[in-house]
Amino acid sequence: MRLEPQYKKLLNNALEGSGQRATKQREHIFALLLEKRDHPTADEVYARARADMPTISLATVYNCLETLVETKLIRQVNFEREPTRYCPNLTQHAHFYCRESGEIVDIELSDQLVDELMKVLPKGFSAQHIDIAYDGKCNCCS
Amino acid sequence: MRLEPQYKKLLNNALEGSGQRATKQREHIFALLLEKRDHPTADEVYARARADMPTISLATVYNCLETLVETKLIRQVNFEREPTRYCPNLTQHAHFYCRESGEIVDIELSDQLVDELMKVLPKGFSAQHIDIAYDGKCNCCS
DNA sequence: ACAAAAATTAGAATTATTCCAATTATGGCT
DNA sequence: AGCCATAATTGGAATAATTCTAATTTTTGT
Repeated sequence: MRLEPQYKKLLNNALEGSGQRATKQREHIFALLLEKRDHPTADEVYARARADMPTISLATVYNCLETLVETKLIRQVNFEREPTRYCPNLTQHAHFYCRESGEIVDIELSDQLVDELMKVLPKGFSAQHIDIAYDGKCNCCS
Repeated sequence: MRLEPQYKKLLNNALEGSGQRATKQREHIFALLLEKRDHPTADEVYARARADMPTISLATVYNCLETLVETKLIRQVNFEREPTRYCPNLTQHAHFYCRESGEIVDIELSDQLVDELMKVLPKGFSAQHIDIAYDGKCNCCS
C-alpha cells in the first residue's frame, strides 16, 4: 500500500497547516482509508494497519484518526451507540445504514437540498455542519 | 408530578400493545420527560426520577427509557460520542446542537422536506427513519 | 388470594475510548 | 550530518456509558 503523490501532498499540507508533523503512522492510516473506501471502526483500522505495520498501537490509531478528522481529511460517522466509523469521502453526503446487512452507503446530497435544510433553521441559528443518517434496507436487502 | 390522563392512556395503550406491563417506574419516567420537555441523558433522568422516587435504580431508568423508545413514546437522540439523550417530542423534527451553550433545540421539518430527502435515495433503498443533526451556534449565542 | 410471568434492583461486567508517563521520531538549525 | 526541542508513539491503566446477571419484588389473570 502506498499513498499516491497527490494525497501525500494533501496530507502534508493539511498537517503543516495545523502545525503537526508527518509520520509514517499517519500516512499509513490515511493510505489505508483511501485504499478501501468504506467506513471502518477504529478497531478495523487497527487490524488493517497492523497487516503492514505490526507494531502500531491502538492508541496511535485513535490519535491518527483524530488528527485526520481535525485536519478535515476524513470524516467521523456515528450511528446510534455503535463505535465511531471513519469515512474518507469528503464530498457532501449523508449515510445510509442498512439494518439487515449492516452496510453503510454514502448518499450524495445536492447543494440545493443542503441549502433547503439550512433554510429551515430559525432566525439566529447558524450551522457549521449537518449530519444526516438514514436507516432502513439497502437495495441488496430488499 | 402526575401523568395527565390522556398521556396515561397513551402509555397504557402503547405498553399493552406490545405486551408489556404498566409500572410506577415507567409512568414516572414518562411523566418527568413530558413535564420538562428537554433532552436529558439517562443520568439526568435518573437524578430527576429520584427526586420523587428515591429508590429507583439506574438500571431501571435505562430499562424504562428503552421500553419507551421501543414503544415509540419517546425518541433517542445521539450527538457524536456523547451520552444518549431522550426526547419526548414525537413530531417530525431534527435536532440542533449548539456548540457554545450545549443546548439542544428541536427543528421542525415539513413533510415536503422529508419527502425530498427520501427521494434522493438510490433505487431499492427504503428508509424507516432519517436522523438529522445540525451543529453550530444557536440564536442565544450568536 | 395464588401462581406465573415480567419488572426492578444492586452490583458486576463490558466496551469503546481517553489518559498517562516513558520512549522514540521528526524537523529546524548549525 | 548531528543536535535539540518538540511532538508523536506506545502499552497499559483508567474512565464512562451502558448492558448483563441473578435475586427479589410487583403485576396480572384466574
